[in-house]
Amino acid sequence: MENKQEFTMEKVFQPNQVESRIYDMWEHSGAFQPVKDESRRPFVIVMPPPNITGQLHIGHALDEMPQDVLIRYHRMKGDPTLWVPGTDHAAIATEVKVVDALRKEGLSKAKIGREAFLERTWAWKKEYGGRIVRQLRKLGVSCDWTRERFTMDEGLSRAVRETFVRLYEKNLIYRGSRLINWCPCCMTSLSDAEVEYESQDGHFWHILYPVKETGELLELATTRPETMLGDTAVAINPEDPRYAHLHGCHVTLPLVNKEIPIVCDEHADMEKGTGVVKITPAHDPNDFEVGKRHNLPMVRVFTYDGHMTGAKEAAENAELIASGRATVDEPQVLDCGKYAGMTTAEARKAIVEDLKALGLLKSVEPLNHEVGTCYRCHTTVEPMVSKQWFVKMKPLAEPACKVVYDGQLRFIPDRFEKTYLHWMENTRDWCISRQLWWGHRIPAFYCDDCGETFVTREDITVCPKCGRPVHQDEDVLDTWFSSALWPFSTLGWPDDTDDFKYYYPNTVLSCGYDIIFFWLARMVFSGIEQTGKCPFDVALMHGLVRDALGRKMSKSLGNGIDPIEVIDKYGADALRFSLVMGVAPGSDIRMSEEKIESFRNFANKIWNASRFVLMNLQGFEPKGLPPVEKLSPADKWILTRYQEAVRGVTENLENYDLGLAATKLYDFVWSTFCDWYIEMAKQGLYAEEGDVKSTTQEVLLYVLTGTLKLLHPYMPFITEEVYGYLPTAEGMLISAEWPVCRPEYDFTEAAAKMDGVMDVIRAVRNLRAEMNVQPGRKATLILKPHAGWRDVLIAADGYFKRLANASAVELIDASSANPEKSASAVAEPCELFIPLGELVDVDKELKRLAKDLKGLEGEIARATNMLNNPGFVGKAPAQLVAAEREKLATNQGLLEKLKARIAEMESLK
RNA sequence: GGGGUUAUAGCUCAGUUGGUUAGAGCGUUACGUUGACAUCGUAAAGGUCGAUGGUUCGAGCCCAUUUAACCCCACCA
Repeated sequence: MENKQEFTMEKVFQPNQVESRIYDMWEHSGAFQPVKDESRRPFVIVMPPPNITGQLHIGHALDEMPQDVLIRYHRMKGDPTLWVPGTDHAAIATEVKVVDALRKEGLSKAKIGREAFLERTWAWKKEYGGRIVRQLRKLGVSCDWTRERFTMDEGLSRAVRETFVRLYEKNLIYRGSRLINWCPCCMTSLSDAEVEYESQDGHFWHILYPVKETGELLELATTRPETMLGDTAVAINPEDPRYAHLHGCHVTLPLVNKEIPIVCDEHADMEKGTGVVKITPAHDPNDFEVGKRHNLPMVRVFTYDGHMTGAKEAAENAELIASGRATVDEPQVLDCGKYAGMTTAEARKAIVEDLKALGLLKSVEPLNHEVGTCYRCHTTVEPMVSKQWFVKMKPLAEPACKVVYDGQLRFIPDRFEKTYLHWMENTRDWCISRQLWWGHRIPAFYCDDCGETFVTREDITVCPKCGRPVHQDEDVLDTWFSSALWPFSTLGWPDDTDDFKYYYPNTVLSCGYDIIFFWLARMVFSGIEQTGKCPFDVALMHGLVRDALGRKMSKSLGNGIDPIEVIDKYGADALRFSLVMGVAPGSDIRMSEEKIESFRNFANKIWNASRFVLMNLQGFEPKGLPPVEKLSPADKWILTRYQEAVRGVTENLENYDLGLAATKLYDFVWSTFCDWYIEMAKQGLYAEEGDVKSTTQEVLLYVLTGTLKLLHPYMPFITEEVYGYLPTAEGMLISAEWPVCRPEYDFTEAAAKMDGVMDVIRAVRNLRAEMNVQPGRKATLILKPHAGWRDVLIAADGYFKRLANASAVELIDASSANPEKSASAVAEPCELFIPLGELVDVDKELKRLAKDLKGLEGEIARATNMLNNPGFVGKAPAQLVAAEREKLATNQGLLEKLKARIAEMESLK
């Protein structure tokens, strides 16, 4: 029975054999659910909801890591801790997938209709939406799955509707024909944030428009000649002397042979090109503004699927306008005649050819320019005038800026404040309607008869005004409209639920800097507007995962690292640690399998150190840390270093320096605990007196237990597994208390003495290696202690034997002669000698001593310079000066000793 | 056009408010199966901290200029 540990802990940690078991244990125990305590402020995070279309990729893993570390830390600290998980319906992304599936069956949206389409999409969601949620569990995320939400859940949909209605009632949502970004492939409008600009090689076409009044040819340039059919003016700058004579004149639009005015507008830049610009209000954002200023007609020439408009579209448009149902801002639609039905690319080619034939194409120059593309499919977006719903941003942006100015919302790292503010201060109205079916349908109803618009909390079927039937707006909302409400919609808002009251506002929001505009910014203004409170205190940003060469991971490059594969191979803990250790907040990280492998090795190191401790705890009954007087120098040293680690790691976690804390832990476990303390502890463990042994056992157990706790937020699986083997384990580690320090076990001075002993050990090892002493060969070690160190060295006898491979340790007086035929070195506590008989190579030894001498002299020179500098002595902190003085004195003493030793060796030559 | 980030060992990166002769992992070299771990151990080599100037008693860290790479934003027709 006592042998449980020895027989069950395997020699190598096998993560895949324990991870799912441990995860199930946690989840079923309810450990992920918060324990409410009204007297304490809870620690709350909502998880950025992954898309239901998603497969877990390494970016998700990075996304979850800081959150899980913080959540686990706060949970252990005793805070009521809530992490809300969920998924996003991802309007466009999901709809595209389902449309693709339909196409493979020879079906289409239009063929099956809205209702059947939605049914299919829900079925699709049911089948695939859970996939990513299951995959997330493999990472070890400790979120409260009982509170899992989906953006299209009934409650969240109600939150969306409530928000829409409130904003509409406050006149912060409006509908209108405005210039928007249109994706001809996804067949929907996009918000500004959804357009990604790509640098493309194009052309600058110089075209001539004949002036009606003077007969001259007016030269202008454009990158998009196909839009010229929709030109309704040509603009010149009012100040431009070159064209002063053309004020009030007209040009004949080539190909269309339509007369359009020359207008004066500051948009026309005299410095650029010829200073003449064609104006296409329906297909260019600038021109749209110019058109409004000059009351120009808008002429649309593109269809919504990227072709030139023809007779059919023009007729429909004419009918709409004639019916009186069109609003005043409805653009006209042109029948493009011979160009009708061409794609815009074909039309460009044809139009250029025709202009050339007419002699109206003056020249073509190559041009590299930024072209807007759809962030989902990367099709070139077409600016179009279209009737859409918009959120008025200015009134919402102001308070969202203020919370940052006031420090209510803090960004980590703080440079993202600038990014955020710049966007928030300049953002234009948000186009929120999407020509899709999958999503929250816009709760606007139009009367078929009187044309009135109603925006309502409950669906209506008849017009409240005239009693005639109404029809609902066909469009759905931007998917980000619902995720903007995530911090409170997940907690039950708009109802004033207990969860909402207690857990809102959240504490931290953690996400990648790439979705600051899409999501974070919109949560902030939505939260403030709907709840009156900034939705979280801290925005913790992380970067992107890149491959070993710094490239983005992508399917096409095939350079992705599949987290599931990596977890199976190396364990979730290794993956987790590789995503945080040494990573500065907000910076991109390069990921490689080798890196993960090195952390698998770290996990194994933890495993084996634990195994060693447990093997030596057979039949041992722990009673807690022994009284101070029983502790060995090594015990005091490790307890001191351990408590430093506790303080350091805790402070780092409080400051969100997760990468720093992880580095500290790595060093503490490997270098401090394993490399030094365990080796030193062997002496105590193999001691005859039971008291010495049990003291060592207590210290090992105490430090191991605390270390497992410190590591747990980063490496939850292995630490939980090991914890289960501890004789002192109570319950699960996930619910254990965060370690606290006990000042009576801080031994600064004793630890410093131990550092001295370690220096001597290092010096001996170095000596032996340099002198090529066989590692297996033990040698006598002769020490000549410096003042104050004698007792320390005597007490360290066993450490020298064990760690410096000494067969015997002799201490000699300062006045004694140095041992003959020996290799030697000086350290702070003593001079040390290893008699090697005839093996000593005097030349080699001298070379080595010379190297030591050089180092020591360099250090002395540095300190001397500093201390001779009146500025330093006068202005630096007294403590620092004193420390420097002491160090200098010590080193000068060492220098003397070393010089004497060198002289001695010289004489042997 | 505006803003930002990065530049530290062969490679990938730490370095928390300016204070010892700047660290780690991987890689390299030489040894090594000493009662947890070869997914390991010991030791070593390797850096004028991008450049220049400044502030300071003191700068990898602060300031200015500069070079290079990357990123974001922006209606340059």
